[in-house]
Amino acid sequence: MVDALWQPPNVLLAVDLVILTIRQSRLRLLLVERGIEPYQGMLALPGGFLYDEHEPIEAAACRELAEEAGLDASPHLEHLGVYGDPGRDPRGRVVSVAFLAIAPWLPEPRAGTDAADARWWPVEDVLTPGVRLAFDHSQISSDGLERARTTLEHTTVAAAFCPETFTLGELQQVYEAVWGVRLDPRNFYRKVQAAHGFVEAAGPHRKSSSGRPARLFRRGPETRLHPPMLRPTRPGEETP
Amino acid sequence: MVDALWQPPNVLLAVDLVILTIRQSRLRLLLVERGIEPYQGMLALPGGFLYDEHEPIEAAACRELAEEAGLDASPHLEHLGVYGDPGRDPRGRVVSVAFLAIAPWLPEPRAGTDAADARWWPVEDVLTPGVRLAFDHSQISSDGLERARTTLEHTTVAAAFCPETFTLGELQQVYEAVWGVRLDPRNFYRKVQAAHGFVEAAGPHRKSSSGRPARLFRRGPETRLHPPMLRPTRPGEETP
DNA sequence: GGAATAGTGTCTTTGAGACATTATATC
DNA sequence: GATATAATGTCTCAAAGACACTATTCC
Repeated sequence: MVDALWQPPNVLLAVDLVILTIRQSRLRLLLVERGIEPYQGMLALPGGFLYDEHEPIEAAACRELAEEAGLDASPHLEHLGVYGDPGRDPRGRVVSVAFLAIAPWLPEPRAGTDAADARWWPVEDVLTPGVRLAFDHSQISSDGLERARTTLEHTTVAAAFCPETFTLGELQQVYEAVWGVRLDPRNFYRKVQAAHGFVEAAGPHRKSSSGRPARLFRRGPETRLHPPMLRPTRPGEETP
Repeated sequence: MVDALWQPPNVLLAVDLVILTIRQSRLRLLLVERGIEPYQGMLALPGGFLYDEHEPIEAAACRELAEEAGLDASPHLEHLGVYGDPGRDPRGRVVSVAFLAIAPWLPEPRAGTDAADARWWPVEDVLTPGVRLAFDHSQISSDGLERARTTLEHTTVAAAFCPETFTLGELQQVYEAVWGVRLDPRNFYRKVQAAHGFVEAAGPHRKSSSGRPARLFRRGPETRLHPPMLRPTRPGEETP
């Protein structure tokens, strides 16, 4: 299989980012409209090639996060997977490392270098069988969404969707938006309190509209949840 | 950041395999002794470069599995992560895609092209702070072991460590070897039976040494476990 | 019979889900 | 007052862990 003349092939390395946030109680995904070929005019994930031979992969992801989402302080950046099928990019053999970013309120994205336009899309509008994204980005986005859903079960990143201080009702909206379900506020309240180090009290109270004012909380010291916050209908994952 | 003359850098793509099996009730990892520079003479994970520009990454992993472990029928091959820090390989910018393979009894590995020797090492002998592997393979191996531990909780791959038919005692040894704990046979028995589609009865009975003969089972149709088989001391993951 | 392993049953605790009830704000 | 949301409590069920007990083999 290997002889003295054989040389391993070169590939191009790219990073793609699944960046999720919540606006108007809906889970939203950042997509750019591609300004250049290939797939010009189609929606795609923010991303790009490694800048040079010495740039770490995570650094490239942070750079793209800043360039295309205008987000400097990297919030939560999680390795998602590798997408390297030959033929996924007509420019040659491009292997993409995908990352998942979860962020609270974000500024309106500005169009990046290769992007004609960048917008927050509700995931239910864009991750449906009818909508096609550039490259294999529909697959990457679906994988990122699924990863976010399980990450919310076992880690405290849900609070990363929220501002500095938040109410448990707001935190519940995060879970409801990402999981796409309705939760019982009473059980949710109890479970969050039972999870050690998830949230801690902050300031007295506060409230916007009607109803009793809610306590304010901030992120706790823990990063993993004990016990986990499991999604409902867990056993129904089968497809009989 | 990008001008008309800029070109993305080329990188070399490699695959590395964390291949686990169980022999003599101990969890073992396949390591090769490197026959060429860099890191000549040190222990390393099986792996190698992409063969050509058109080889899919998973195909390269299967090829290395066959070449270096002598294993043709790919058992369970799971994407583990990407390791691409600049400087991890003195030959240049090498980005490695790591896979986790879990296999039942395997033939004695034969030395591969770049490998002077290949052996099954007990993980507790080789994944300790005192032992150094080539490249960042200690890190990759640790990540693979941790992945295997959580995979056993939620999927039925533990049966992939076992031969065609097996007893629940043998299956329990798999869990004990991978998790590094002792389990209660009675509770284990009940939980495996309760997990729908994990195992199904096969043949009448059988037994080797002393004691009552055990029933034989084979792998069931399910691939995910409902409910999961959670490790003990789960809440003790904290380090206070 | 003794030792060893296989298989079954029982009890207790813990956490999840359903849902009643009280508390505090706006209108 | 009505209404809406916040916070707490109660009940039931499912699953995990501890462990007693019976069953079947080899010695």
